[in-house]
Amino acid sequence: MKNPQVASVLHEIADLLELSGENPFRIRAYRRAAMNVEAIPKDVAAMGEEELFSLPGIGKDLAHKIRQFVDTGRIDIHEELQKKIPRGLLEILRVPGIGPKTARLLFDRKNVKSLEELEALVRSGRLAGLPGIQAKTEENIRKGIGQLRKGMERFPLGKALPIARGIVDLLQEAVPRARFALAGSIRRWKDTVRDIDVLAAGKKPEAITNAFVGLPGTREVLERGATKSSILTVDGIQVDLRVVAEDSFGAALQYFTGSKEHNVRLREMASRRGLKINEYGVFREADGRRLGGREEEDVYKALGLPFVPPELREDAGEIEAAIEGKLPGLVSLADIRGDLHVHTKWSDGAHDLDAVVGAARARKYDYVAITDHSKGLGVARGLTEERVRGQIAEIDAANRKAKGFRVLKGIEVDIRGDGTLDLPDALLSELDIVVASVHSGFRQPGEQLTKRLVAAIRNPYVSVIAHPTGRLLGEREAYPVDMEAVIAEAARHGKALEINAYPLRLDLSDAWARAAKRRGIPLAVSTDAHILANLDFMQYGVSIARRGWLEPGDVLNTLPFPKLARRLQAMRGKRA
DNA sequence: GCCGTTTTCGGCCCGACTGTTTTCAGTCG
Repeated sequence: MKNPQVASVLHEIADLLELSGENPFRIRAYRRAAMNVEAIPKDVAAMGEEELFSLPGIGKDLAHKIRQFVDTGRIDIHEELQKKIPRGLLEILRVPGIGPKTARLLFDRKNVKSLEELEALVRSGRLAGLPGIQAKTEENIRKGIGQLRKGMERFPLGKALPIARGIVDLLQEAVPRARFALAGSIRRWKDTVRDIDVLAAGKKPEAITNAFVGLPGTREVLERGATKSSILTVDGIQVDLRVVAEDSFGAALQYFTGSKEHNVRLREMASRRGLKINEYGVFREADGRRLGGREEEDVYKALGLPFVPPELREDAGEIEAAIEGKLPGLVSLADIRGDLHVHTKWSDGAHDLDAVVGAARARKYDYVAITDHSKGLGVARGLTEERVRGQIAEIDAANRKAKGFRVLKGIEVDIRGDGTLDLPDALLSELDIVVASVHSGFRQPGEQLTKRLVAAIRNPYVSVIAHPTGRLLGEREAYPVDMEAVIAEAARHGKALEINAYPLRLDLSDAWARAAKRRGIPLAVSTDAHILANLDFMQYGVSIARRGWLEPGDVLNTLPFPKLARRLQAMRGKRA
């Protein structure tokens, strides 16, 4: 898959053009092309110029350039620009508060060619005095460098969302009559977020702003205006607040939920129809008359579109689908009938079977699959054959007394370094569900990892591949496994892939989940819970499913128990 | 550089805040 490399060189060309003071629309064309290349699941290296040309935002010229990059590893204009502009300026562009104009100014006037040189200049206090740069700006640049050095952190949704909800609760308490909502990437349930966006509307905007900048846990107030303020929390997360009038709440919510790309598309559509959309409402261009904006639906309605769920707003085909009336009926938390990946005390879980069953029933589930680790995972007290049989007996007993609820006998069997499974087929055949996963040998070459997963899928008793790519957000990249091959193999054998709902995993990702759906593969949305509270991670798994365009029919654990049992049975014995 | 339900040329989304200005440029989302 060459897409990330292609996208990154296109982005770099855009940066370099910006530093050259080029036509902003030409720059935007490169950025849009880069984002489109990133978003499509198909490998651009396998596409001819014709097919590339058919992609949105990619014309004849860019199709040719992409082709050149795939074939030769270089693009002419990229080389030329690099000759003119030192690479270090790209780094300087990453400093918050420094844009292309400032970067260029620093280069032209002070010959700054790297972040180090900029830092030295700031330390010596010789920046102030340049046109448009005084003490304040110099200080902001100093801070910006610090921020960049610290790493422009993205936070896992699982960390940001609880903080965000806490902030909204505090604000609501402080100004009870105002209306608050989360917006931005958190509302779209993106797996990681850079900041927290809060929208507010009320009769006393000043009271809202005051409450906001006075929130406990504020490290610094970054910005404070009549309608827009920003703080940095002690957790290091930036929180942006926008305050609007009550009758603009819907338009503002739409606007600040984004994504930026989604909104740009909508506003382009609007202008073609003689309308203008901004955070205050929908307006008729001709006479400035306001057509709506109190509710979010007003915005879509004005364009003749159905409401688009926030999770889909990425300009990844949702606008076309909305126009054609083909938006998916997304799966929701209420559709989930059970959890198919849960641990108990038998291995490294914290609770015994009864407690897990009680917690699953409390969440109105119809079933839960007990999937403890197998013996290969010694650190997790993985189950030997003998102990699996002991657990089977315990589950049989539990099912005899449970009314209207089923406990599935399962295992999370380890896929060993050579692709064999950690327990014999004869034993696996006695279980209701077999979840297979990789817990070792992450450093193996991609080919070997792919082979292991493919071998596991081919085992007749394996039902689901758990956390298929092994990523840990902010800690570990996905292993270099060929997911397209894994998806193809799962499709061939009718096996399911997991969307692991554990907030640091969220694995499969939304993009891979969508690719799997396209191949007709069932997805299991599972929490991998080790303590009871983890069962509530299901909301994160469902959000990935929704961002992957999944409908209830695509998700294995929306099935009622009898159908699920039949489905799991049908997966067996499909040897190639 | 892309694109067309007013266009194959002439547009291309829109507004807030900061810091430096005296009316605005730069940056950001």
